[in-house]
Amino acid sequence: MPELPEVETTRRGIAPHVKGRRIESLVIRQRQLRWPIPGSLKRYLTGTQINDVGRRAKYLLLHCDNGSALLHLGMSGSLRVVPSAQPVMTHDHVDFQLSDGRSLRFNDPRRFGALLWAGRDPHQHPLLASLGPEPLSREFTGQHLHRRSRERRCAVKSFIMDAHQVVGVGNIYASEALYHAGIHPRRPAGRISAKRYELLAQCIREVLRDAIAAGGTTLRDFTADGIPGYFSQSLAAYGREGLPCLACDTPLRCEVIGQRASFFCPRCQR
DNA sequence: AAAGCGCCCTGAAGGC
DNA sequence: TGCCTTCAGGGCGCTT
Repeated sequence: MPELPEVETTRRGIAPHVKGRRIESLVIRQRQLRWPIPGSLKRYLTGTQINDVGRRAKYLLLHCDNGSALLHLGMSGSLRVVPSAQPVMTHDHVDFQLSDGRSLRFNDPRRFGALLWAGRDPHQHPLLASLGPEPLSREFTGQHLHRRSRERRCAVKSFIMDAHQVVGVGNIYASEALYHAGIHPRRPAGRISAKRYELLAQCIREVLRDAIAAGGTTLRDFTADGIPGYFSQSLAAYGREGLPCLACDTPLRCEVIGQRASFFCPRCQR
């Protein structure tokens, strides 16, 4: 379940290995992802050079000579650089065969991921054009959240998970940030003060920054339930239903909000 | 416009 | 033990 920190860690991990390499061929074994991989993608990518690897929200961008490919890891996707001769595993859907005998290999058991062509101005692609600010950018502030949430009655947890408000706040981080900010996840987004949004924005930045920092060294350590090992070190709320709140010992609760499991302290979070 | 929900898919977990 | 059922989960897009 790649959240933004894992996508960023993936970007940093693959960039040095693919930057400046030419794509000699593209091998597609399974086209049916979230959207079918377009038939034209092979034509665009074959023979082009990867100049840089970018990221917008949870989308990775392979910036090539003639435009950019857009890649989403979905819930279960992963990218690895492997020797091209390495035997193919189940769900290895795409190989970008590079000029140095290695391949960028995309594996995605659940096929919620995507691989599309975004052209020369990728940020104008429909999937990217209307996204909110990056949580670690200057534009993301408490004031931004406060202004955008006026008159909004949806739960604040759903609000901060809406990519049109701010990108990259997945289910785990939404619970964590709200816990640290002391805000009840069901509170209507429009009924939170500017001051509390300032604290919430700070908590969102902190949980994401910490996770990215941890992700660089311990990403390989995945637990059986798919939650990366580095989360288990520092999760204060997520997955801790019934366990004592770290601040007040009240048992944490789990409720479904917007069809997503949500963990919170009924006493600390108002 | 905002909010709610269905859907895509597989693997894991639970029930019998 | 093994089969069958249920469900989670990101995020788009349709419906209300």
